[in-house]
Amino acid sequence: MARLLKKCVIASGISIASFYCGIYYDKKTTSNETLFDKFKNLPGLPLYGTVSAATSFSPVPQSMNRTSQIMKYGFPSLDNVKSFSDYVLSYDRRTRVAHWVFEHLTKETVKYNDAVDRSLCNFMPDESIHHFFRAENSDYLRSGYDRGHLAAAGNHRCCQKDVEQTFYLSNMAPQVGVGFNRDSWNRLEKYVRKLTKKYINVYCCTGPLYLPRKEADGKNYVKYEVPPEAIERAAGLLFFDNVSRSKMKTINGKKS
DNA sequence: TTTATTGT
Repeated sequence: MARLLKKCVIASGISIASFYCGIYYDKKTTSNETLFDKFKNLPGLPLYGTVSAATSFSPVPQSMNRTSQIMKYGFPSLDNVKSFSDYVLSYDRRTRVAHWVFEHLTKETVKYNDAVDRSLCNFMPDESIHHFFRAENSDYLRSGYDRGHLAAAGNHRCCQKDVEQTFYLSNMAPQVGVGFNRDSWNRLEKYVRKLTKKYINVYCCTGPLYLPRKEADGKNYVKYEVPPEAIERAAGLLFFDNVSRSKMKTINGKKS
């Protein structure tokens, strides 16, 4: 992680940190009321604003259960939350880059499917976002930066629709290509997928950090081995806020 | 068993 961040900071001024925030598995069955249930009836929270509302004629959008699974342990923040078929995103209009994306990975969901063809996917603007704030392909063209996935395409290869939905530009951040997005970051993504061999449930939250950060002594710092709280403070987000820290450490789905 | 750009 250290090198990834540093490279990105130096090269682009934007550091992208996969704040892989934890693996949590609750052995009990799902409680009747999830956090999602509490939010779903609140006005003005566009949980289904992107795709499902337009594609489903069911009174209950099909992605509802999936969204509640992904967000089972809480939202890091609630700014412009958008739900896709297999990941959830909070969008930052000022930067045209997400605040965070949230994924729930299991051995089954990351399973490689030969029938899925990534080369058929196109990077596409997210039309659900007002044109003032929408990232366009022209923003990236000849910029020198890759359109780097936050929710990785390789995490959503179970069906074509899911992988296609990772190609919205709302799921991209400008990333240095050679050495970072195509190398170290790619290795990190593979590592996260590999965690599903060891843990039943892997919750992955990814987003950009804009570093370095000025600390109390007035100097700018980029630090790497840091506790989760440092990421929360730098990102302005809270991870698994409704889960006690001790429970998160001791209860997980580690496979024997 | 992946991640991408550019130019056509």
